[in-house]
Amino acid sequence: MEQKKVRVRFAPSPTGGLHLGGVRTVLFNYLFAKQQGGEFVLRIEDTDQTRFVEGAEEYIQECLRWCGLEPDEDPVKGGPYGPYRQSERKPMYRQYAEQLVNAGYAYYAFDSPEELEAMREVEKAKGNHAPQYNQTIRATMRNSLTLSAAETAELLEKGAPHVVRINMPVNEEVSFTDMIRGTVTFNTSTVDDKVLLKADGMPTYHLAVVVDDYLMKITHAFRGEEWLPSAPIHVLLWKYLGWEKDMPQWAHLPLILKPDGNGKLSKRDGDRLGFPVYAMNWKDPKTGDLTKGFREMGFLPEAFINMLVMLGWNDGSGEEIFSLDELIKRFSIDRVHKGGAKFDFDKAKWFNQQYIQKTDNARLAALLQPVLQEKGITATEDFVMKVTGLVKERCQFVNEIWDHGFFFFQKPTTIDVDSVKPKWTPEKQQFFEEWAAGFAQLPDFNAVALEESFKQLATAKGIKPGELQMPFRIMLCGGKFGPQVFVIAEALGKEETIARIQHALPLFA
RNA sequence: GCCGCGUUGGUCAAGGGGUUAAGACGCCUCCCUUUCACGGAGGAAUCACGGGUUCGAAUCCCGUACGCGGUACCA
Repeated sequence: MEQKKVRVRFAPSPTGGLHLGGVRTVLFNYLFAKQQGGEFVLRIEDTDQTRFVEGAEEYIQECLRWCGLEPDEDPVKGGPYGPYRQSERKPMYRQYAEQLVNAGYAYYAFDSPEELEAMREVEKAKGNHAPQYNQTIRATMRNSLTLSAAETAELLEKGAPHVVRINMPVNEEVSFTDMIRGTVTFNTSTVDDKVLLKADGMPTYHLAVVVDDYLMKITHAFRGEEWLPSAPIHVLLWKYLGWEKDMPQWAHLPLILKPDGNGKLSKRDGDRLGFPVYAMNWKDPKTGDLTKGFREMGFLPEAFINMLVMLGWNDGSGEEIFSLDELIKRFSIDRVHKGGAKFDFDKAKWFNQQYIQKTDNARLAALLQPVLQEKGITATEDFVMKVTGLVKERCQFVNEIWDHGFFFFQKPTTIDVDSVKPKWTPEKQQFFEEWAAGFAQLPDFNAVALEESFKQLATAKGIKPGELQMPFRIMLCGGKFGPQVFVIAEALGKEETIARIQHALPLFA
């Protein structure tokens, strides 16, 4: 009987940058759907017009594209169950709200924001920490339960502002099976009469998820753990609407926590601790503030994805590096953790480094090209690839390729003279002059030949080769870093190597 | 406050009645390399606490503590 095609959705609100946790939710959705041969849909939950942010939806789509987690159906490409923006689905919700009212599962409430506020003040004064519009309170408010049918009809007729609230039953047990947590039970007396349809005619999240998941034939609903407390409302709604047998299976994902202290990881933590929290750079159109993203920080999308999937899931094999295809094969909800995981930026960097190591030079070179262009450097594709090949093993971010390899493209701007000078001797100076003069005799200007002639001459002069290598490195690179010196010299070529030696020699004297 | 969900090294975590309690990140020591990095070798948890159940518990049960989440006409 369970032959329905698997359909999952990611349903973000277009309110700003896409958080790490959001991407992980997408990822789990995606992996599950692809593994089951199902479909992944993107639905934009823009029912709160006051929080709508220009450009956020396009930004989310771009993030998914970068991560390689593209939806099968979305607001742009459409699909059989569109539209995929809740604001465009507005007319669809009212009828369901009314259906609920007619069946007695919901009611109209005419309380103004001021009246609600007053009620809360009174309750708080009585020692009620978080006043709820519940079974007892609703009896004291203005709604279709306390008003006569005639009064209600008249108010509605006049177009009085009103909302539709769910009529939570008294003392009933609502339970459902969460794919990650097992059976979860709530008592309806502890849940309040949540608003289903707002005064502006827009549904709240509670009504919208249920209606849309039903209409879009969603079979499995993954979302963050912060939604667990409102799950009973959704379960009840599925039942009240008469759709119980079509209710998706729920999975409430553990939260991603801040590295220090406790609590959900927030954008602020990233700013404070110096790491990104958003997938890509996000520029707030109102304030103009720019928040750094993983992409711009130099992460490879595969590494980002791999790092995220390991936060709350692992396949038990001890392996940690997985391609998206492997993840699709290996992912299983049974192995998703219940507890939240603290985000560890060091580990994230390690994943990125692992991926940089296995990424081919051509792709890395392509990523370096914009940097070179910006600096006005032109180099052949081959040369750039050669350089990335030489320096990539010491890069944690793709942006570091330049930092570790700049001296291949330009003369070092500073030379670490102080590291050489104290031990510098006229004999060493003479060594370099003679050695460089001998380059012409070299059959081929390559690393092996260079190293050999270097050692021969050093030995002949009674100087330990090791004492000459560091000065040579500093001549070429400007400091104590970089790949093997003779390899650098080979890459630089004869002319440039001689030029750098001649430039540095006088500085050391 | 109330409701819900959690709790294995600093972090991610495997293990689900009998193990020397995997592995990875980070940290420390050493090797390689007269740079850095990569790569090797090694070091450091007794499983939140307290009770049970059992010959035997990190593993099962019950409490407690702690943490987190929710408690909006936000999602």
